[in-house]
Amino acid sequence: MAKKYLITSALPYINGVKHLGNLIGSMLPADVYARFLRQEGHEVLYVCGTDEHGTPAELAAQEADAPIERYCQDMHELQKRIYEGFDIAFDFFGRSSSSSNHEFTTSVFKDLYVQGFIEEKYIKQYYSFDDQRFLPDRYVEGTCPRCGYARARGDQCDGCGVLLDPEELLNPYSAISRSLNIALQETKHYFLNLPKIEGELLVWIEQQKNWSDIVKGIEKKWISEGLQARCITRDLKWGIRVPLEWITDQKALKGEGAEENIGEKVFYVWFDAPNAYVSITQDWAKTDKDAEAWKAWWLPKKQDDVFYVQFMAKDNVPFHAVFWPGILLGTCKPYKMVDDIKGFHWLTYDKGKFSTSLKRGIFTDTALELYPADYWRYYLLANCPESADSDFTFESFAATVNKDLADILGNFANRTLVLLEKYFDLKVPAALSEKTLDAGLVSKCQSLITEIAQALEARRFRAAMTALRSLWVLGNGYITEKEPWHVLKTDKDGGGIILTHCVHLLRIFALASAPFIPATSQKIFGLLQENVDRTQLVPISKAVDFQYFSEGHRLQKGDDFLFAKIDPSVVQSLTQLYAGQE
RNA sequence: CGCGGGGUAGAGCAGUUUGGUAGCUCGUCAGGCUCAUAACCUGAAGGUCGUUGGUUCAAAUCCAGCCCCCGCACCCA
Repeated sequence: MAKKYLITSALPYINGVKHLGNLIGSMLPADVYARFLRQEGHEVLYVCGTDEHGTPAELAAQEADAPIERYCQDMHELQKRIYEGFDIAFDFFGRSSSSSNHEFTTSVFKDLYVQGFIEEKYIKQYYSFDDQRFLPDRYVEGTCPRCGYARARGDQCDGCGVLLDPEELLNPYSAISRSLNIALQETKHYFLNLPKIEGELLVWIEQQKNWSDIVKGIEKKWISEGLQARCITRDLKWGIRVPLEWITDQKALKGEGAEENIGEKVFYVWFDAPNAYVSITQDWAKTDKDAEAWKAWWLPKKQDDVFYVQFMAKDNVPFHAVFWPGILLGTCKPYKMVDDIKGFHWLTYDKGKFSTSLKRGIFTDTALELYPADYWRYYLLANCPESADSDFTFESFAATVNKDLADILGNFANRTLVLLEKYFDLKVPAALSEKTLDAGLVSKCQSLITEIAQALEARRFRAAMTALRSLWVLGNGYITEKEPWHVLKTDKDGGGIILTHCVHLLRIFALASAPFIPATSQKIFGLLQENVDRTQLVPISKAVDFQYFSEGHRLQKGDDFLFAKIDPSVVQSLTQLYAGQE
């Protein structure tokens, strides 16, 4: 039964090229899930985009000596191209800075305001005169009042570990310019009154049955510590403007008098970023004929009309499990709420952290320059940090690529085609009948295919990869056991039947592999001389068919192997090259 | 008592939701095959599932306590 599936992956932040952990922590599994569901015939919408607001973006633009708009535009294009390189099949890859997000986020705010979930508070923040900006806590540094450490940050001291407020620091200075010319200023901000929504939010959370342990654990932590009002505005220029005139009007209506002049304010990036899932869908709809098409996804007649899954790394879970649902509930509009949150752990790099500043680790642009996308896709999915952190090393990368892709899948394709070329001029030797069909092979095949489909349905990626690999192994097992090279010498028909099974296995492999390694899947279809468009793939659940090809169907043998092996010497040099400085 | 994650064969991991003969990859050893990218396939050795106690006919899995390891500066998910 076809169903609508809405899929989002956490929006990658704009300030630079992302690393492999970012990819496997959200976009790649989301892509596999989306591809699988499309293949099964479901209606799927997968949207993502760049998260472009906030101080780090502004600083990165400054660093790049570019106007912020320009910088974001360029970085957006760059990231978009990279994800295309990885064959991430978004329906739309948008931007949180789009005009539609300005409109949508503003409307969400207005709804929250009208429903009474917005409150005002005065808070003190350091203003840096030389930087001409307010400083987020972690950009204020100074001497720790407890241990005397001279470079303590505004939120925590690295010297003794104590948690701090910026105003506690002695001799505070701007971490951006090192300027001491900073001062605490009291400014008014708007807060989301989460305690007021808590009751309704808890009821909703209680209903969530799909969430994994890590997601539930993180959610419980936030709930049990008690929700507090969270600030949703900042004193910055780059971002979505808070509609102060509108607020003034609202107050006038209630006879509260005009809003005082509190200067320009924008929404805090955590408030506008998730809203972009909706606005990006609106932008997607505008590329289509029907600009209202987004409503079928975000304002369905019944919540059950759409199944919504979010993909993200664990640090993003609180925002998706608690805050954004709170925001949506607070609007009192029937927005589609998330059904499952798939949270990933970290991918570490050679036992440590990926680090931009130390040039440590593999970043997505470099990865594509080194090896084809499918190498990365396969490795990352097979080792994805699904239940614990997972470590990337070139050694294990090379081992996985060489073994699973080259020795098992690539090798099977090659041995099949070599024999077919030698004995049958690359034509399918015979159509299989009930009599000639190997029932044992069919049933083993079917059970693994079922396993893959069920694992994907349940969004269990490692399990899916294990089953996929077992399926490939089945091919080599079959051909080894049947020894067609031996049979062919005395019984050409019998050998032909064996090879026909192998050809069909290749087609099944191509179908089953399609969500994971789409380019390779296409390559195999090329060998089989099947022009299968991505959107017309036979569902994985229906992939087992050993009577698909008729006798005489001509195949093609590529010039290259499906996968080239990675040499151990390369492993060493790559490991050194990306180990980072210092 | 800060927060979170983890402790399962030599290494890296799955299995824990829904208790029921402990599984995968690499490595080691033996065998088969020689169509194939010095590839493939089969078999074996190797584990008191961190530890103590509890619940149960039955615990890697549920409960309680304890021990050990990792992350929590910038960057960054």
